[in-house]
Amino acid sequence: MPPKKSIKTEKESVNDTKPLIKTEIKKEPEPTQSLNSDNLKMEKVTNCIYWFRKALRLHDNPSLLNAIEKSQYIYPIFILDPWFVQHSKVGPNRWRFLLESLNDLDEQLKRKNSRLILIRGQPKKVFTEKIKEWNINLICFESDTEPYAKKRDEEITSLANELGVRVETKYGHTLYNPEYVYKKNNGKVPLQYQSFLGILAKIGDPPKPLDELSGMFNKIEIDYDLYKVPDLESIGVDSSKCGPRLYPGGETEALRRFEEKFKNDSWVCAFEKPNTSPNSLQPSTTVLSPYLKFGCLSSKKFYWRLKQVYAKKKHSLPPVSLEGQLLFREFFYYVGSYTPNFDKIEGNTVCRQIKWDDKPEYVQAWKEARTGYPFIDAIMTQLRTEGWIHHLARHAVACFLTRGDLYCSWEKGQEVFEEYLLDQDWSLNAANWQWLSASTFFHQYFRVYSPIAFGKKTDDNGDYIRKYLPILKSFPTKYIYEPWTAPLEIQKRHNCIIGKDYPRPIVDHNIISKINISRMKKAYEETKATAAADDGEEEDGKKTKPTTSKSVKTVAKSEKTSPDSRPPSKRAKK
DNA sequence: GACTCGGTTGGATAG
DNA sequence: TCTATCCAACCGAGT
Repeated sequence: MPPKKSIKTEKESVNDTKPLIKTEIKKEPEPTQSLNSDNLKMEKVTNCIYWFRKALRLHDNPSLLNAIEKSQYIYPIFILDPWFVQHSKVGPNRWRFLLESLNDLDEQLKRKNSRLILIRGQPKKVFTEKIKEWNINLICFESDTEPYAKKRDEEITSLANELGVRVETKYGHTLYNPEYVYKKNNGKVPLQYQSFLGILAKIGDPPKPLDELSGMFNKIEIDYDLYKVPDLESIGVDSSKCGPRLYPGGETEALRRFEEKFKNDSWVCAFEKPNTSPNSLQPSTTVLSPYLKFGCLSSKKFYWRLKQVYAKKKHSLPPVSLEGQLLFREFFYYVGSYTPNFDKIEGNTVCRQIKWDDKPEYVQAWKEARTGYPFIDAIMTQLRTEGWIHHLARHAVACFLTRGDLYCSWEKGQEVFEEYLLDQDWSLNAANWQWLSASTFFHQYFRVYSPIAFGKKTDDNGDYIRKYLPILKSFPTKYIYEPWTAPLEIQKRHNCIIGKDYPRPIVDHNIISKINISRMKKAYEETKATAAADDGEEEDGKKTKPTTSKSVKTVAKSEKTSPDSRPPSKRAKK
């Protein structure tokens, strides 16, 4: 049965529960955005589609609030695009997280006299049909900065315009709207975190989160059985491939986890990322990242709660503090929003153009936890099975895949993280891979993580390795990080022959890391030379190569910079 | 343009 | 166990 159009009778309107949510909007320093140029105050329209994509929450959702304020009846939809289901690199764990988040959203909406309408289909087709079927006057959604989303949203907006339907968007995913920061900073995009913090300091605090929604939605007449959230199998995902359900999706769980973390004020205030362990058996950080990624948790809510707690006692500071982590997210979203091809090497104007090796067998071994380095393989196993690993564990495996050991492209690592991570976030994933591969942001390529020593610092006994690589469970501690060094007798005694039951090391770290440092040095010199040549061309009035970055050009100019002449005591060291 | 400063989160070693 | 120092020497951004 097709869903009926929402027609409100006089009786119904009298019997309606409390009028919709009247929430005072906090003063926002950011301009109101609208894809439609008409920003004039208007009468409430009748029927509005609210399109959930990220921001899978009811709390602090500016665009949803806008929809509520502008319309009488709201159709809250989520579109499952079949193309996306078939072609995207989303692993089973993240699919499960998404579906759980949608089910939770449906539950939240039920409590407000509404339901989530899940539609499977190509967005353009869905909107073409539903605009007519539901007699829609307004479409609202949270604006997005990712390239694929921008393109999709432009298409829907022009379709709506053609059909005479207004589209209104608001931004709410990060603390600051990147567009606003860009304007405030005269279109400049810094490549250093501290510079970015300087910009934010001039702008001031981000907007406060909106008050909780109160009241009820006006009921719409629709057959919800036609629009249920599907299960994994019905979208072609094999649920047996999901790992343990450690981080259930959804706003409810996000808020529960959030409150739980904030019960311990002292922990929140003392938090220093480098002092948390990458290989503890229980996560040493908040694991709120998947909830921020899907917008189950508002970053503004997080930020302002931190401020509240910080006001009471002494606390850590950026970059190491929890606030610092949120601001890194801002930084990477900002650079990602204004850098062409930010998730690629080619055409990426800030990324150093390094010619990485093309060794699919190395990438595969790394992905499948077969490098022969237990610390690396344990991390990759945790990633694949549980969908979350500590930030420093990400550093260790990313360095290993790229400049440290295997010298493979960060793009390959990015793909694997895209598939496995629950918190996979376009800007953050691309930025962190560029950071760790010393392609953008970070340039001290000679600082290499050891796949042996780094893990020992926080887990000398190797309990983390024993948990994720059961084949090494009973291996002596002395050899747990370097099992190939164990005498054959010991390997036999512990039922793990290296080269048979567990791989030999894929490379010799001590040798290859030194070779790779010199390869990086050469790669840096080559990019300098390219940039210098480009500068010459520019001076001759010729066209600059598209892959040459501004930052690289700066390098060329400062090529003659003398080596660090500071006394040893002043040289970089924490 | 020359120069300085500091950079989320490296490892090994000596004291 | 903690801290300072050396290793080799990078870059962006500010003055």
